[in-house]
Parts: sequence; structure tokens; C-alpha cells
Amino acid sequence: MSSIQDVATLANVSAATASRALSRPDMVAQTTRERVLNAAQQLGYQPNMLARSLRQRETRTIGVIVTDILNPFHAMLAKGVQDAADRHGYTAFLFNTDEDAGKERRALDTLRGHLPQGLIVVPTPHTHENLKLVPNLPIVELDRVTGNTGVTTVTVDNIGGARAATAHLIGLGHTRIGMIVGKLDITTAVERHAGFRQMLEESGQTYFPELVLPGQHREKDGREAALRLLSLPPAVRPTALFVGNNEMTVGAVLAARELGLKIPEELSIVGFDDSRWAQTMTPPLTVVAQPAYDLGVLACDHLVTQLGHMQSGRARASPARVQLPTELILRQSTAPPACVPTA
Amino acid sequence: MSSIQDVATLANVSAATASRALSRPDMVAQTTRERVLNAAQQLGYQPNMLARSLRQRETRTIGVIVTDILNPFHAMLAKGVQDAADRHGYTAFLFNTDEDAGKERRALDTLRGHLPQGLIVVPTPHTHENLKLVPNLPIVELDRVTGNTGVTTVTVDNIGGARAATAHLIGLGHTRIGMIVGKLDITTAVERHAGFRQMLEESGQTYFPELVLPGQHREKDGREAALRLLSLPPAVRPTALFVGNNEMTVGAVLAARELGLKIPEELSIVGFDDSRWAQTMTPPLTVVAQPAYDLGVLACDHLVTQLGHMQSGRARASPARVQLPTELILRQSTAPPACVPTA
DNA sequence: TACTTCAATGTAATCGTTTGCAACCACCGC
DNA sequence: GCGGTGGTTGCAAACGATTACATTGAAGTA
Repeated sequence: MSSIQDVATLANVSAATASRALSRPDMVAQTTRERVLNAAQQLGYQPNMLARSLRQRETRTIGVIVTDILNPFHAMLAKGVQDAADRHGYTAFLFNTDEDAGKERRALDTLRGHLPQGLIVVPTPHTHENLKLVPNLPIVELDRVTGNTGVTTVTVDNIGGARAATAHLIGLGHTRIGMIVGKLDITTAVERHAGFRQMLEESGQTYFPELVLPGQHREKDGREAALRLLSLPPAVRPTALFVGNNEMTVGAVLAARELGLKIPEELSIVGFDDSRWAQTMTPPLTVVAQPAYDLGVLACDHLVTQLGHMQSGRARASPARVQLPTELILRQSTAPPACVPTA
Repeated sequence: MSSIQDVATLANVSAATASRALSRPDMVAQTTRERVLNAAQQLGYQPNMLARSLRQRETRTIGVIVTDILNPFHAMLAKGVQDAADRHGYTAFLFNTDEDAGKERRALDTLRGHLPQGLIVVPTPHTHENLKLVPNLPIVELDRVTGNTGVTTVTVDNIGGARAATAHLIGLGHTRIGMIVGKLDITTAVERHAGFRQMLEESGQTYFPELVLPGQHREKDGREAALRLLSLPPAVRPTALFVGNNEMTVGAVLAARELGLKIPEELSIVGFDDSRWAQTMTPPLTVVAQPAYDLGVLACDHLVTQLGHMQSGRARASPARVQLPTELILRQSTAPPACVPTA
């Protein structure tokens, strides 16, 4: 690896001039600049980011923390962030926490040593506490929020999405609608539940608390919750399920299959978050789709503009609350309940 | 952010002593060590990796380049690598190239500036050329190989996997077996094709070149190839398909559905690489499963031991050729061909 | 007592880059 | 001819850590 000194020597100038030729072209004479550029080219010179960042006290690096890189939704978020960061000339370092407080802490510690200029995080209930490890770091919360005021958040309209899903089921004539909701210490779960309940009540339907079960977001949890709900006596069994995230939806579908319930004839299902699987399972699943890639891109865009503001000494940009719409995609997993004739 | 100088001042020692107290405990007196440790604790001191790495000329960082982070197989590889790196005290920086030469080049350039000590890469046909950007960097090739001698490779037994899948189909009585193979400039595709052909010929079956179509690894390609194969006249149409990767398998299944072909009664399908989708589609898919997580872990382990060897001045470890077995998982997408009675 | 030894600490150089400051030179206008 | 101006350049000091080497002082030995 050749250093700028090597380039300078080859071009017969001082290191300072070589540096300027590369990063402040207008400060050096045309001919010297060309000599330096040639030398750099010839040596395949690539600046040492460590040294540069150390001196400039700016790494052009941001951290990204997601909770489950194996979840396609999160993978898509990460991709959006990374693509956007790349466009802005930043490098995004990606960490995965499996929703684990310890891993999150370790990720933050590692990150801190590398002096990122900002952080995009899908928060967990521990994040609020853990973020003390990186004081004064500009943060953007993605997908979920911690309730921290003062940070920018980029989320989807979970309430709207849940309302749309619920309205759809009500419209089909369902009156006993169950919901499998996520952990209630996670904002998306809370909001989706709120939207569900709102829409039921606004439509004059009864909200049955016993038809709402929480899960830990995993396939297994979705399956267990669904098994419990669907094993209720026929008179009280829900005829439709609204499931709060993609993993649990898989579990719910599997549970229905185990019990021999035909979808959608005997059970309607709406999932939250679209996926390859939802599109190609039989029957294709009706879902509330989220613009995951755009969420990632927006989070990064906002973080970068915020960094720009800070750097140029302007007042800290007021924290944004970005919310993207969801889209209810009707497929074949929903139908009128068995006992009600098609309207 | 407090520096080691701050810690030193607070502890009433020189920066040198503070540094030693933290990283060479046995070189400093018990009592001073405690003073330093306290000071560090109190200030929440975290060493600046940039400065440290610059001085030590060692970043304890490795690069990871995969070609499609949205593909669960690659996400799993990445996770394996990152978990292992973490265990070894290394930080893994993940990049995604979408199989694109330009993106790969940019990723390598970015990476180079951060001076990684090694690189784990899922190579594309351009990788051989692009790797010139990072001369003298220890490399581990993951999943695929470039044919570079001198680098460690961690792959699965593609030939064995393909042979097992093919043998299974032959055993069921299929005589016209088609294959949708990947791009033939990618080693996994070549090997899976080779295994397929080998097994056919060893079993005394005919290898029909016209039943083997290439694709670009995407769902769309799988669908198109399958549509062509399955639209052949009944007399020559394949009764079974072996598909070379997970994405294309989805396409093949969709194609069969479009044509109204029942799986497995009218068409048997075996995919390469297991997935959530393969497990839960109807019917569940027979697949050649790959130990993706372990591949990632092993790649990282080998890279790290190699780094250890280099550092301790020992001879460069001879490049390993690690190959993990695949496992044929029988589910319900394969059955004897319609015209042949169950043996 | 004087000399050696060794543990504990400090001094200063170093990694590769950027950048404030000063030096230099050529040219211009008076 | 001289001072001023401004465009180019180099010198040297940072950035924050590690580490070779020098220094100190106390203990051990003859």
C-alpha cells in the first residue's frame, strides 16, 4: 500500500501539495496537479481512511443496527440504507442483534470505536438504555420508535395499515376477528393492535379481548397463538385472523393447516408485511405491504442531511417524523365467513 | 469522547502508562493500574480504533462481500461470518454487490481504505479481475470459487448434492429428467450440472441436452426455463425437474402451477438450497439443503487462523479446500412419474 | 559502600493524512 | 525600482493511540 508520501515523492512535491492536489484541486497549479494525479494513478494510491478520519475527525461512516438480518423485511431495510449511504458517499456498517440486549450493546461498543457519524437503528426495548453508550450521536429510528423525543423516526403507518386490514375483514362480513399481535413493548405491535381495535369499534363491531393473543414475533409464537385461537369452540372461534408480522403469519398458516382449516373458506387470514412467501403460498396471502426499501433509503437520507446541517454549523435540524403509507394487497386468503352468504 | 490522555491525566500518569495499564496489565504496578482503570471507567473511555489501528497497522477488521443479501442463503452466510468474527474479536464489514461488477469494485475500493486484514467473498466472474484492487489481502472464497490457486475456499459438495438429487429422481422411475442450471460461469452451477450429468450416465440413463436450460439465477429465469421445458410435447416433456438454486426453483414451481401441472403427480421437482418457502409451500419441496450458517462460520474461522499465522510470522498457512456435505431432504414434491406404476 | 539488576514510568517517535502558517516568487502598478 | 498582491508551495503541527528507548529509584549482592 503506497502512501501519499510515495505519491508526493514520485511527483516531486511535498506530501502537503500531493494531498491538496487530490482533495482541493483548485489550490494547486494545473501542471503539478497533473503530475500528482499521474503519480497517484501509477501507484494505485488509495487514501488511508484511518489516517484521514483521525485527522479530520470525520469518518463518513454510519452505523446500521437491525434486529434480524434473516428477516427479509430487515434485509430490505438494510439494503435501502446501504444503497442510499453509498450514494451520499458514506459507508454503512451493518450489525445484527437478534433482538438481544447484549448483542446490541456489543454492536454499539464496536461501532463507537469506529467513530460513526450517525446511527440508524431498529430499536428494541433495551435500545433506550444502550444508546447511552454512544452519547451525542445523531440517531434515526427505523421501523419502530423508542419514544425518545429529539430523534428522527422513519416508520410506516401501522395504524392505517391495521385499520385497512381490519376494515377489509369487516367488509367481508366477519364478526369474530382474532388478532395475533407482537410483543407489546414494541411500538409497531402496539400500533397495529390499536388500529385493529379502533376500526372494530368505529364499525360498531365488538372487540373481543380473548381473541387477541400476543407472541414473540417468531413463527413458533404465531403457530401457538393460532392453535389456541382456532381450537376454541366453533361458536366462538374467530373466522378471520389478522397477524401482526410476517414470521408469525407463517406460523398461523401452518396452524390452520394442521387443524385442517381451509383458507379462505373456513378461515380468512391477513398478514402484515408482504414477502415472496406470502405471494407464492397457496392460497396467496392478503397482506398489508410495507415499503421496506424506501424506509431504509429515507432513514439514511434524513440522517445524512442532518449530518450536513451539523457540519455546516447550522442549528440542529428539527427531528423529523417520517411516516410512509402501507398498502393492503388483496389476494386469496380472505373471503366471507362460511355462515354468511356472499353479499 | 475522552481520549487516553484524559484518562492519564485523571489517573496522574503519562499516556504511555495509561495505555499499558489497559492493554499490558502486567507491565504496570498494581496500584497505578487500578487508578487508571478507575479513571477509564469513570470517563467511559473507549479507545479510538482509528488511532489504534493506524499505529498498530492492524485493524482487526475483515470484509465480507456477498452477491445478494436479500437471498436468505446469503443472509445466512453473512450471519455466520459475522457471528464467528465477533467471537474472534474481529469486526466484519458487510457489502452487497447484486452480482454487479461495478458495485463489487466500489465495495472493494471502500473496503481497501479501511484496511481490512482479510476478505471473505462470494465471487462473481469479475472477482478475479477486481481483486487486483486489494493486492496481498488474505482471501477466503465462499460458496463459489474463482479458480485462483492459493486462496482458501469454503464450499459445499455441489456435485454430491446434485448426484443425490438426481439419484433420487432416477430411483423413483423418472427417465426424462430436466435441469434448470444457473449461469455456467459460476462454479456452483457448473458443479451441480456436472453431478446431474454424472449420475444420469452412471445409472445408464440418457442425458438429454435439450432438457437442460440455463438461467440467470433469478425467479424470472427459473419460470421462463420451466415454461419452455414443460411446454414440450407430452412424449418428450420432462417428468421431473432438478433446479439449480432457490430463486429459480420458485419460478419453476410457479410455472408448473401456471400450466396446471400437479406436483408431484404430473411433475416432480427437486430444488437446491432449502428455505422457509420450500418447507411451507404446497406441497413441501424436496431439496438439497446446504449448511449456510456453518459455511459462513468456517470461512471466518479459516481466515482468522490464517491471519494468526501471518502475524506470528509463521509460513503462510497452505490454502485449505473446505467442503461441507449437503443433505437431500425428502418432502412431497417428488413421486414416481405418472406413467410408471409405483415400484 | 559501590555496582548491578530490574521493575515502573516517562519521553518521544511513529502510523498517514490534513491544514494553519509562513515562505517564495512572479507580476503588477506606481 | 519598490512595495504590494496573490497564487503555489513547503514546513510542521496536529489527530489518538502504541511502543522503542531512556530514566528513575529501590532492592540485591559482593
